[in-house]
Amino acid sequence: MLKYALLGFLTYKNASGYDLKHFMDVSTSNFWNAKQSQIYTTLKKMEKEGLVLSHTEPQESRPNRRVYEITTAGREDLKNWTAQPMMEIGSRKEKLLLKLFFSAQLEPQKILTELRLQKNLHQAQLNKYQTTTKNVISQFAASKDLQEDARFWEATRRFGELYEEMYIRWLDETIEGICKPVDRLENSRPVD
Amino acid sequence: MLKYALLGFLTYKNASGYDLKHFMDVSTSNFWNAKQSQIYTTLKKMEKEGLVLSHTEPQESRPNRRVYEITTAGREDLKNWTAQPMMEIGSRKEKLLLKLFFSAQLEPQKILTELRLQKNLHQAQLNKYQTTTKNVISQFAASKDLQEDARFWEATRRFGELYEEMYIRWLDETIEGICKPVDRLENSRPVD
DNA sequence: TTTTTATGTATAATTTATTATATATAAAGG
DNA sequence: CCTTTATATATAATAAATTATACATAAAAA
Repeated sequence: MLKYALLGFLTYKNASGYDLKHFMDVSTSNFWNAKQSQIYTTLKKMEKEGLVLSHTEPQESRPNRRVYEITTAGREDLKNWTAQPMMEIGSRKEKLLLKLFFSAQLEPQKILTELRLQKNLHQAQLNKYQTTTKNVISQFAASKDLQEDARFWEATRRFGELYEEMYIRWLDETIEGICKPVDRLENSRPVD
Repeated sequence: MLKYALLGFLTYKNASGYDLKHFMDVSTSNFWNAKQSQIYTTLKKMEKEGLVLSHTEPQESRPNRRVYEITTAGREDLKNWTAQPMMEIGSRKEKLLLKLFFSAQLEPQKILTELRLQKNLHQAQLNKYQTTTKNVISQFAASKDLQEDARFWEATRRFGELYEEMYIRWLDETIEGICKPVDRLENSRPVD
């Protein structure tokens, strides 16, 4: 799957592994991310498969760059993938939900600490979508010949925004649902 | 991470790999799932690490069952994990968003087909959360000594419900955002 | 009657992803 | 002056996950 992300970026411009890592970090990382080592090994594999070509660009006082270029076969592979509709909904892994599912024996205070911490993190993430990410995309939409692309990027940004809003709402609901019984417990015996 | 899911289930009752696969399928699968082979290999590894113990239960006319039991070390490992707050938000992989991000060159009709198909799938999933899943949990809450646990299961179900509502809303928005420009294009030239 | 579903465990092969480490240097910040 | 950040690639080791396959039987459904 990472391969399609890399092919996607390479349709815009030739790039090195380092570049591609950076592109992911600032664009798709919220819904598709990869470590540097995985990017480098995947690019090697893709070159063997003929999806990309590479050449070395010497640099003075910097390590050489290995710049990748998408091939016709690569473009086709990418197009086949985007054109092929998915018949299932993607499976997710949400660590927090797994923890919560098995948290009945845990002290409510510890759960609350965790949920409140998560709320802060998700609020920060929401804020990022609404400011930084939004600005970056509208700058692309305004200037270059990427207005059309920017509409799709904006759709993925909007998903992030709605997702974080939903997440915060759920955290609020869940925190309250845990607080209420705790209050009852704490009020049922006299204060020391 | 799968290891914690397995430990979690084993705090309720001893179980075989087959049982555990079934438990996951009907409970955590929407936010944490695993294949049968991964469950079996992980259980073996966990036994080596002393987190679980197993014994063989002979059966007539059925293959023997290898039944696992959580150890004290296993309980501690699980508790350490649940008690340890996460300092980051979990990273997600959303195939659909990745496809959409690189779909500017694709025919709008193909994108619409994909999004509408996804809408159907997510509506079905939402429906499942609101009926089947909800019923299963409230039955547990009503009968057994699992009322407390059921509150947490309900919280994870509620996440699923909110998530699917959000997803459908986003799909509607996105479909409309793609349809409008398509309408303009189609109306800009006379009908054949 | 044949096929599917359910019961059960196990391993091999492969793919995907993470962590850690090695090598090199320049510019900027504290 | 020292540390961090940025620039750049690469591999080894490990972990996590998927796909495929093998063995074995009974009941229920088509």
